[in-house]
Amino acid sequence: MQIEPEAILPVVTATATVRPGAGAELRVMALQQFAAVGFAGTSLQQIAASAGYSKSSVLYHFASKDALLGEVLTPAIERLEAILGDFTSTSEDAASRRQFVEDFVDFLLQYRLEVHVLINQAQSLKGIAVIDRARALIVRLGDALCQEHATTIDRMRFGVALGGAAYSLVAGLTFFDEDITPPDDLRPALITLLSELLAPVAVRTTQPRK
Amino acid sequence: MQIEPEAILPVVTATATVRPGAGAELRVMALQQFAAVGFAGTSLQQIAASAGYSKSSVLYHFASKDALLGEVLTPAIERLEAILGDFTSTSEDAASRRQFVEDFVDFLLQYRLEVHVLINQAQSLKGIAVIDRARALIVRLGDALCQEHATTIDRMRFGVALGGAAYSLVAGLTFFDEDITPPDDLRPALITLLSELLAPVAVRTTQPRK
DNA sequence: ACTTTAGCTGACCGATCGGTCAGTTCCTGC
DNA sequence: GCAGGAACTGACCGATCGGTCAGCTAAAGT
Repeated sequence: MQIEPEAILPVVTATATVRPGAGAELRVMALQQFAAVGFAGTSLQQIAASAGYSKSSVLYHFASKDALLGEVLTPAIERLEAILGDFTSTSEDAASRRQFVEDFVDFLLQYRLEVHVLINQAQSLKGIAVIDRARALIVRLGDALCQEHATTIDRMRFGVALGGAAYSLVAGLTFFDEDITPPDDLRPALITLLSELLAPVAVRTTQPRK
Repeated sequence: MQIEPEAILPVVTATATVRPGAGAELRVMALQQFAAVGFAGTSLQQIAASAGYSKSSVLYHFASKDALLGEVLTPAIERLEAILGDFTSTSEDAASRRQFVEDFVDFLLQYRLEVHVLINQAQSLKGIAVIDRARALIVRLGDALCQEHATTIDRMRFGVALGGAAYSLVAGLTFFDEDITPPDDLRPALITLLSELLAPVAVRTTQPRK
């Protein structure tokens, strides 16, 4: 549900119905399952069945379950790496920080499920290449935002912003019926919240609020 | 690791070494595994082995894997129910809200792993009695804090506070080496952060900061 | 027309899953 | 001494896991 139909329905060409790339379909279904019930809780059978293929077909397109996870998560990781690269290559001022928050929010909105998987399952998937890469990236992200003078509350601001955003975008609809999120208000609200949380962290012009 | 040794080491009595309750040991180990690799990713064999028992012994003490999960999570749920009960039974003013935030932070610190499991795996464990109970409780918690006039950003403040706190207390040590958290600074820092996040939600006297 | 090749599948593999059951051990009450 | 029960275990069950492999089909190249 709530995936763009283009990615899941067959595309009718002039001659016959042709799949828009079985690999892409499988990636979409796999991502949904990984986010919903976890990597360990998802079987290749379920992924195959939800896309209308056989388990063998999944393993034809992807070398292994781990490789499938890798291909599913890589686009998000590369996007985040690009955002972080942009941010660290600019001088640290209010404008670049605002730009970063906007980029980051857009990233969160575009790759909600991937982020959810990375945030919530990274520790249990240690050893898988793509996961270790993401972990290193998030550490770099924390360093870039918190720099070396990280107080406990500053580090925690970063953690709360990261985990909170990931949670409220996906796991939140666990508790409140279906989807609470009005997608239009969501982006500005997220930007406001993350700005509040991250603003004091690295600027150092912070007096401990109150 | 990082569990109180009293709960895991044998207690030497006058006559011989006696286990301080195999059930308690198993609950502790099960909770750690559930939080670390997920409910689906944890096998009864692993739980048994980590506690020095056989798989059969786990199923002797607990009727099923689901029942074990229930017994592991119930204390945390009951504590949160008590906190919410206290909060809703008082008049809604700044003092009772401050009391609630403090209680809630202490709850988070005491039941980190349970909260982490509930927050991150509730959706994948739908149908298990204890999980459904927790879901209903969290919805009630959201209602109590957000009341009926919930704007998008207000609801999101609640979600970010909940998910962010749960994440930064447990999953955070996924990315930063071992445990970053200095336990003394942690409580006041969490109280400050949650007060910031939750304060504007229901008080409505908020002017958009900045 | 024949070959090649990509896409896909069912049958099968060893391992492991949650769970059952018969039995062993050991402590306690009588 | 003995019966009874609690704690615990190994053997076993059907199901499912991730993964391999030989073979099927249909389109494309020649």
